[in-house]
Amino acid sequence: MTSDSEARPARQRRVSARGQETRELILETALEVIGRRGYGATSLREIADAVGVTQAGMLHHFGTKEALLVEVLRQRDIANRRALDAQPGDEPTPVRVARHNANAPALMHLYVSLQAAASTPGHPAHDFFRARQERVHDLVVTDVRARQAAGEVRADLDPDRVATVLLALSDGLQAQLGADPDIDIAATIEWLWAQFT
Amino acid sequence: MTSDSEARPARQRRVSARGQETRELILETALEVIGRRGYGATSLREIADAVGVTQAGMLHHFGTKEALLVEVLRQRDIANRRALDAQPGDEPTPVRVARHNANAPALMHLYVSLQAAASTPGHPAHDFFRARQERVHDLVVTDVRARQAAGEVRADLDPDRVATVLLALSDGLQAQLGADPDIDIAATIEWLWAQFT
DNA sequence: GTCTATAGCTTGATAGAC
DNA sequence: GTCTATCAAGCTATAGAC
Repeated sequence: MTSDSEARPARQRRVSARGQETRELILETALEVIGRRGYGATSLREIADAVGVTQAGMLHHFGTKEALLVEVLRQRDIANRRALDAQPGDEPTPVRVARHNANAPALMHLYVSLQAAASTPGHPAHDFFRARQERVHDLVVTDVRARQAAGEVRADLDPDRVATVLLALSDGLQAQLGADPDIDIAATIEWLWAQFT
Repeated sequence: MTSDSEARPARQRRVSARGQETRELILETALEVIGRRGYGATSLREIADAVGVTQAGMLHHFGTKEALLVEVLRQRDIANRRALDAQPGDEPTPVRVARHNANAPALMHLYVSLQAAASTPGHPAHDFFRARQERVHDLVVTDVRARQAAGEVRADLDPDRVATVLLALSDGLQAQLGADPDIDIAATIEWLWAQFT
């Protein structure tokens, strides 16, 4: 169940520049199609058509459908991290991430849908979400601790609980976005954060 | 897309006692199968086999697959409401609901999965989730207001924001349950509630 | 109200040429 | 690395007998 890229050592995948471009195009297009048709109604064939390759051609790059979709999320996580690292700010991590993804409803829809599907332990994406949840949680805990030390967050609050609540709130708002597109995710997380200061 | 039961007037569906029993058995069994196999891998045929009827027999009662699954959630909402009304308590509504559903992971999995699938406006369950979200939100707002009047909740907090945060937290925790079954949903919501008192 | 039978489609994945 | 061709399997929903 472990993906290739995780088992592989630090060295880069050996691919041509052309192949890399194709991979990126596929990932972008997959997100676009999912946004348009919905996660459940999106087939490999439909993505392939939008890209301009065949379904078999796509599977050459990603092996399975789930691997492709997980890769969309993985790449977006990496991109998010780079964007946030490059431009450090005062706002807590979950708020900044929410702001960064505010105009990517398709990404949030994919995230929520795949997370739900990966609920079953045997699912190909189960390990990805388990690891991600743990990693992001630790990240936020560290952030909260630092701000407690700086006197920015109340010292009597359990950092673990604060992180859990912030991240679950973030996930829940993304889930509710389908029923009410007007929800302001970043503003809501920011409001809760303010209760902790 | 509007379901029969919504368009129909208040009068009861005219079904035999035997038919009613079958309906209930189907709804219970559907939840059991979904818990065992996962939402995405559950077909009408598999539920039918577990019930001991044919797939066509089930569709006679519910029309479509989505209508069946929505009905599972709808009946559970009704059951929840009755249970909470019958035994009124001091704890806020979301905490009591969480406690009541704590031992029903299959229900939470179905809820999260169907909510994600119903994200697309055209989806058969879209209206159900939109209406439900609004209804539950109003319910919690009323609860919060009453407790503010009773001096139990800080009066400076916007009841709307409090309700939004509590409900999104609830949804998010249910979504994360797949990746970490050890999460204590009720305790986490209770902790956040305590920050508002 | 439950059944059998099947229509009618779509799907993910593979084999193998080029 | 991309293609064509195809497979085997699965699905929901419907028609119509009983």
